[in-house]
Amino acid sequence: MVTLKDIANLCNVSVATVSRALNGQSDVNSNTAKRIRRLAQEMGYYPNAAARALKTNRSYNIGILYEDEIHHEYFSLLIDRIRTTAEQKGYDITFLSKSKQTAYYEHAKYRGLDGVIILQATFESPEVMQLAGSDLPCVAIDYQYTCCPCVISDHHSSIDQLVRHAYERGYRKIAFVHGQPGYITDQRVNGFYKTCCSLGLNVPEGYVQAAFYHEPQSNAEATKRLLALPDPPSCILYPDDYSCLGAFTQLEKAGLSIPDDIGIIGYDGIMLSTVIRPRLTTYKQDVQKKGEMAVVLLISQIEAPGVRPKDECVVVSGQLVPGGTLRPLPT
Amino acid sequence: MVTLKDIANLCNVSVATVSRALNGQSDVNSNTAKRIRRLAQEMGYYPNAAARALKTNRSYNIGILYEDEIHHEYFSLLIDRIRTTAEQKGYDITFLSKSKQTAYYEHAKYRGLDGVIILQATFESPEVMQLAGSDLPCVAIDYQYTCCPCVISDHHSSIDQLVRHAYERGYRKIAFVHGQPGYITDQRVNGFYKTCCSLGLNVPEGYVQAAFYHEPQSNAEATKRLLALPDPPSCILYPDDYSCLGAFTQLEKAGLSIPDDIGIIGYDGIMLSTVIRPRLTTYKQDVQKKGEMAVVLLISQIEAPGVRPKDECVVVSGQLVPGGTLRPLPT
DNA sequence: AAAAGAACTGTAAACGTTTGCAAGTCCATG
DNA sequence: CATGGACTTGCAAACGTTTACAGTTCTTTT
Repeated sequence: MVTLKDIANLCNVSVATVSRALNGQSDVNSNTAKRIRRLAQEMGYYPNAAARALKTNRSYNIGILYEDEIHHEYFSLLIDRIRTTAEQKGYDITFLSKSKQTAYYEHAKYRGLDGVIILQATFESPEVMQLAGSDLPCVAIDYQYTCCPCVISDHHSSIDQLVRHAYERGYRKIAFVHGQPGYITDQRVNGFYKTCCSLGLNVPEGYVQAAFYHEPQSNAEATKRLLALPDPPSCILYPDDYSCLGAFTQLEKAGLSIPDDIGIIGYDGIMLSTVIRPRLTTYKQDVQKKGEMAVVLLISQIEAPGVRPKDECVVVSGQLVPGGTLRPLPT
Repeated sequence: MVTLKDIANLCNVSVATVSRALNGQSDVNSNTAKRIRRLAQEMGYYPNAAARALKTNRSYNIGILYEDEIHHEYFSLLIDRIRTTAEQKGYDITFLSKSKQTAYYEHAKYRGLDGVIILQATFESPEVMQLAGSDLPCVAIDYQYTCCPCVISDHHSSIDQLVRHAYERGYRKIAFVHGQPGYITDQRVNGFYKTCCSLGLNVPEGYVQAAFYHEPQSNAEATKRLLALPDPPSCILYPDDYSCLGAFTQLEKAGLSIPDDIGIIGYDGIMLSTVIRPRLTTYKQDVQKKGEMAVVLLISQIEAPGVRPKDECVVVSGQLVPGGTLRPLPT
């Protein structure tokens, strides 16, 4: 391994000078600097992250908290985006885990992480709250803490748009199947009721059904329950695109045709929604932006602590993607 | 931050003793050790990974090389499994990237990674080969280097099983759509020809078509080309489950019904294959095992260098999953 | 009772950086 | 020609560990 010392010896300068030259400090003669940099290059020098971190208390490494083992394309995309954005800014990504012995916070401290993005977790659990409320810079995605900034989707408005979209296309009996309770679900359910109300739509008992995210089976069952109602809906919103697969099979079994007998609406706008037939009407989240914003928010906290308010909340809007699972606009 | 020194002061012992006690070394009085450990616990001590890595040259951190931005459930699952297995063994996972400035190898060295799992990459590119051939412990997944161990699926035998499975169900005109060229594809195509040959099946010109992995569109086009042949196939194997979605729409457009007019076969056995109707006949890879083996192979290299041969190759078998996209066995 | 070993603990160097401080050289200013 | 500043460089300490070596005490062996 080539160290600063080796370069210093060959250049007949001190380690300090080499360090300064390689870090682009201005207070070193430009010729010397050039010579040092050239030699470093030739010798195949690269710094030692551990030594640097030890000395500076900065690791240029950020953690991702991701608890579940659900394999949602949305999360893959998000992680990927976070990774590439972070890399561009000179940071690496390490997964943050909670082993039996160490809590998240300790683990992050142990690794010397500069900050953590809380991507997917039981947000209200003690370990996660400890982390979010700690001195470590954090950013939450799709959950709102008072103690750290967050990036959230426009859950409220997106549902509003979807419901109105269905309404314009003549659907009046609109039902909503939601995922497991939590911040996101609450937002969406609220949005649903509010919009129905403002459109003068009645939401009969049983029109709001519980299922799980990313699980066609439970959504198929919710669909079954909806169809068994005395006055079944003519349009159903689902928690995500993938879950619509359960709806498709269930509706087919019931002999209902999409979109004439019943309209269905997904959420997320993952690739799947564009390749199934009919193409799914859905709401495409701007995953790219969410990932980028999370990184930006985190790094700005890391590099300029105190500049941003702890409760800053960036709302990232998505876009309604019309598909073939709703009737076209009446002419 | 609590350091060894702090504990040493409070316990009236030297830093060395504290270090030994906390590392469970035997040569420290058990009472002293107990006292030290208790106090360390109370004070909320956790070691400093950077300092430790600097001194020992071990980071307990392994890298994952993952170039593409394709979001395949298979890769999510694999990464997840690698992560959990590694964590169990006390290692963390960091993504390895290649920025403009540093190659993979340098990046890995810079971060002091103990080893790297090459998950998805342009295996033959100079940067990746440099890494694989270096002093750094590496394990490749689904590619065979001579310079580092690997974990691969039974691509050859799986295709054999699938073709025979179709054959038994009366299909005789079997075609194969494959993904982009490379190690995996080569293995599978070889397997296909070999099995057809041994079954006495003719493989007419055009029965082997090129498409891309995880891309319904190109697979739809390949399907179209197959159907336009003078003697079109009665059964088609696709590169993966997801790509079959393209086949479904294309076949529907052509007015062919599955599985009576035409049989189709996927690959991977991701969740999708179980929720589409008809349920897909496919080959389920043992992702769990692949992930685990990769970690095991890597860690054994890290912890006992030279014990395993550099060209060790673990083949992980999957399992054929019969579905409804092939006719049942003739009675 | 002396010698030898076992058990325990401390000293100090080392890992590769960064950085505050001081010192040196050189040039322009007065 | 003395003074002061700009520019460049080196010295040395520090970051938090681990570990070889040596020293001390205590027990066992002869």
